Amino acid sequence: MSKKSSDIEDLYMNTTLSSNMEDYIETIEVLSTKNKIVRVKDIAGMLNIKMPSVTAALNKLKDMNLIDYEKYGYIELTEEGKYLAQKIYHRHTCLTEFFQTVMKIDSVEAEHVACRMEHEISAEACGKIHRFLEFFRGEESRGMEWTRRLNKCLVK
Amino acid sequence: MSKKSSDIEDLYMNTTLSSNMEDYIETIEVLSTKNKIVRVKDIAGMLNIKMPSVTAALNKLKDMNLIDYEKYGYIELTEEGKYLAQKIYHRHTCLTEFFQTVMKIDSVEAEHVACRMEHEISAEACGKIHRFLEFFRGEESRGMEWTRRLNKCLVK
DNA sequence: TGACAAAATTAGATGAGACTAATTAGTTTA
DNA sequence: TAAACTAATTAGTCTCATCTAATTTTGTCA
Repeated sequence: MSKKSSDIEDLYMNTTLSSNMEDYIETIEVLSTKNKIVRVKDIAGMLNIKMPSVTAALNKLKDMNLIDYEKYGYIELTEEGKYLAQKIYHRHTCLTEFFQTVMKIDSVEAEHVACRMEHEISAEACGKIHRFLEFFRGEESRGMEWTRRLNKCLVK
Repeated sequence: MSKKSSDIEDLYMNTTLSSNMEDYIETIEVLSTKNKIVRVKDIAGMLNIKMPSVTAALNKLKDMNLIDYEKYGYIELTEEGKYLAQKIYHRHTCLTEFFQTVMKIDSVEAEHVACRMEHEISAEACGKIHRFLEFFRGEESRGMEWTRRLNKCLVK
C-alpha cells in the first residue's frame, strides 16, 4: 500500500490522531494566531464543549508532545503540533474553498461540511480536490463558458 | 432523470442516527439484497468487527424500530429502516460516483472516501454533488474539450 | 492587601461502541 | 440421535469523549 505522494498529497496526509484530537489541535492553532493567549475557556467555547473536557484533552495532547502545557499555565503548540495543525487546517481550507467556489455552497454550509470532512478525507482525495480547485479557478478566470453553465446548473 | 432540487435534497437528507447505526443499517440493506438471509457473522465480517458488537447494535436498531429481529432469528429491515438505508446508500453511491467519474480517484479509494463521508455530508452538499455529477456526465458525453483538460490535470 | 469573581482543575458518572471469554442454541453428520 | 461443529448471545471489561458538581488557583480592584 505504499503510495508515492506528491507534495500536494503530503500536505493533506492523514495523521493517526482521532478526529477529536485533530479538532483540538486545529482550534488551538486558530486561537493562537487570533488571540496570542490561548484559554481553556475559549477552546471550550469554540468547540461547544465544557472546560473539563478541554483540560482532559490538553493532558492527552501534552502526553503526545503536541502541546506545551502546565496546569493553570500557557497552552502552546510544539513544533510537531504546529506542523499537524497546519496540515489539518490546509485540508480544512481546501475543502471549504472547493465547496464554495466550485460547488457554490454558501460559506456557512461549506464551512460546516468541511469541518466534518476534514478528518475523514484521504490525502489522495484532498490532493485531487486541490488540483480540481486550481483548474476550476483558472477556467473561471479565463471566462470559460462551461463554468457559467455549471454555475447555472448548481445555483438552480 | 430530471428531478426537482427539493426531491434530490430530500433523497440525501440527514438522519438522526449515529454514523455507526447508519453503517449497520446500510450493511444490512446491502447484505439482504445480496444474500437473502442476513447473518450476524456476515455483518461483522463486512464491518470488520466482532459478532458481539453486532448483537448489541441489532438490539438498539430493534428498539428504534428499524429492524425486525428475534434472538437467533432473522434480521430484516422494517419499512422505516429500509427507507433510511436507501437514503444512506444513495448518498454513498452519489459520492462514490462523483469521486470516480469527476475526480478520477480509483474505485477502491473512491469507495473508501465515500464510506467515511456519507455520514457527514449534508443534504444540500450531496444534492449539489449530484447535480455536478449529472452536469459533468453530460459534458463528457458531448465530448466537451474542458473535460479532457481536467482529466489530464487530475490524472497526471 | 485581602476579598471575590473568573478561570481552571479534580473527582466521579455517563453513554457509545468495541473487545474477550464463556455459554447457549441450531445444524450437520457419522 | 448423540457428538461435534458453527453461529449467536450474554457477561463483563475497556477506551474515548463528554458531562456536572465541587474545589483550587489566579487575577483584579476597592
